[in-house]
Amino acid sequence: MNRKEDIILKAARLFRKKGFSSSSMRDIAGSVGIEAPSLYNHIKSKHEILEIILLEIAEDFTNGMNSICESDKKASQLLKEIIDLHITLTIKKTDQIGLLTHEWINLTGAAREKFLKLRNDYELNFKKVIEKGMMEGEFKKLHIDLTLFSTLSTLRWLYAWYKSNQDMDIDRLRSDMYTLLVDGLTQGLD
Amino acid sequence: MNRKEDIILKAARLFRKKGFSSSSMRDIAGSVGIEAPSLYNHIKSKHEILEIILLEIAEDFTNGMNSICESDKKASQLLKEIIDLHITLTIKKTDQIGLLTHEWINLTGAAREKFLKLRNDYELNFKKVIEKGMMEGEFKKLHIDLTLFSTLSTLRWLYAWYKSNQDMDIDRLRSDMYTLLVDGLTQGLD
DNA sequence: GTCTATATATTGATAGAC
DNA sequence: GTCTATCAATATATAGAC
Repeated sequence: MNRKEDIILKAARLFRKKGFSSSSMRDIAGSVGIEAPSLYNHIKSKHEILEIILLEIAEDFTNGMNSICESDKKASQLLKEIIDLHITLTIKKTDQIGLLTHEWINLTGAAREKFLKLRNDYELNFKKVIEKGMMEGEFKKLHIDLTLFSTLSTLRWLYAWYKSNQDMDIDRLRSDMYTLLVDGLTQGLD
Repeated sequence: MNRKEDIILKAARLFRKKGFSSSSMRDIAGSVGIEAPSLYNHIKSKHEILEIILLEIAEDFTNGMNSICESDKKASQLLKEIIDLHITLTIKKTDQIGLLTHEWINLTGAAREKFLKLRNDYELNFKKVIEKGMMEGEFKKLHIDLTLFSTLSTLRWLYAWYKSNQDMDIDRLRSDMYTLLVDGLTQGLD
């Protein structure tokens, strides 16, 4: 790992813990083990660090979602694969995901637009899966946006839960998430 | 509404939109319609504003939860009443609730401790309801903390959804939330 | 209770020596 | 590539006139 990657990683941890605006360049430099001005040999600005972190993880989600949507499996299976995607990325990039939900408000200009477009595309694809399940009679017919929002909330907050439960068996986690997020939609249908 | 209440309200909206650290005293004063130094005739500091907002809404939740837990209804009914509590407070105090999940990281000292104790007590009471449901055979036996976390995630993010869907019929909202959060736990039991 | 003027600290970022 | 020294902007907060 080179210095730039280390800066990005240490900054992500700091941003998650104290927030982007409350973390100073001196804080970041300190946790890397150098002085603040030295950071500028590797990155252009504090905002650029946030942009790199958020766009990378947003693209991870978009790429994963696109792979899933290529197939024509039934909706409950697609939903399970989306859950798997969130679990996998949560484990691999816990700090970065912790910034996804809130720190994007600190993005400006083109980076902000790009991030919001990636997020919106992701949500649209997710929505299509839920609509498909409801249309084909596999899911209960609920308010689509509310169902999307409810499912996404749990998946997005998985990182917070995972932080303090890193010892949990991943297969058990996956299985329980299926029950919580899929069975509620599929079981008890008339 | 007196000036102090107005300051708190305008600050809550600003903090939700831009974050606590990115909102300056000048910003707050501007949205109230006065100059920054005039704020200090009504509040002690910027941190005090955040403390007032967060402790008030945290106590709203604690009081509501305590009322619910006094009765000895079955767990699914208690869970529905907790959902009602979240819906009611979300509608009444959308901005303040938007700060609950993240901006508490800006609290320090005694206020931070008090807030975290209120939040922890709330979660413990919530957990007891879920445990009760699982013990009495009404809920599926899943990982208790994961179930708590999943349910709370949806309830905590309701405010974000509500912001852009204020026209939705509240009875429909309530009914769909029951289906999403309660039926998944109760239906399909062997 | 509100204002203008200002104190003091901290911020992101740059210049230039090594 | 890292450092020390420093700049310009902005932050929270206070003093004191009205």
